[in-house]
Amino acid sequence: MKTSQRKKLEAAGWKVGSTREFLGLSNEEAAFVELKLTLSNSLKKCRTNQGLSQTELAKRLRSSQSRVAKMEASDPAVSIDLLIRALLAAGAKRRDIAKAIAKSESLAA
Amino acid sequence: MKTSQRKKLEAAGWKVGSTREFLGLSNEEAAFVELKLTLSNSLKKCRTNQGLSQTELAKRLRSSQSRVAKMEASDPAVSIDLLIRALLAAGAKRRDIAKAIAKSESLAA
DNA sequence: TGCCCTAATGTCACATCTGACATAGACTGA
DNA sequence: TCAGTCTATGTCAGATGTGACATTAGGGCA
Repeated sequence: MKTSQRKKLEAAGWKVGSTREFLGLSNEEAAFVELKLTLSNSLKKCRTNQGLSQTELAKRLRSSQSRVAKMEASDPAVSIDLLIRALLAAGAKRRDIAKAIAKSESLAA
Repeated sequence: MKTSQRKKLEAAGWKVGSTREFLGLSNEEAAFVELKLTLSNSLKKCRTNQGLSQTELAKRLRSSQSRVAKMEASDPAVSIDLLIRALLAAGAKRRDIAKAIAKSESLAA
């Protein structure tokens, strides 16, 4: 696992602690965070493969460069909604998204 | 296509019109709405397969019955974030979600 | 009939997300 | 060196999503 990813996950460490004391939700919370991480990684790959800058992608999305940067940084304050919109705007198809999600590149290792 | 689905899509018809006048974003918008529709259908299946009531799932999610109902109704005011959280809470695994998304049960027909 | 369980729909105060903007660092090429 | 491009990070007002609540409707059962 790349350290950049670890850093991201820690950054996205998030409110995980706040729900962990309850039921067995921690697993689902963790899965959710990992999913976001996967999507943001996919987004970065997808964007660069298309030769797009963050600014260009932002324009397509009618968003801003800073937000695209946050998406790729797995900023906790970015929704999956936005990530998926961005992926679609970056040329990813539904099937591509499914494939990305299927890859359970678990960060537990 | 079942009429219930059509109804949902129309209900989810959403702000599609508001962006359609711009670039070629309509396709991505449509894909996004269809994706939400797919996820809410999956959620309903997943929940009933588990023999859970909306209220029970809501408790797991720390949400409310009414919101679960809205999720399954593809209410525009429900985020993909919440849908995915709900799927995970309903016992779906990452792989299951990917599989659901991969099925491009296009509504265009 | 009444009671209970389930689900759908509307509303609202509050929380979260969003785009825009400013700024800064890294890296180019002139 | 400087100007230009790309990316990262912080902030904030306004937009959107959220849980909770009330209400309604339908079905099963005593």
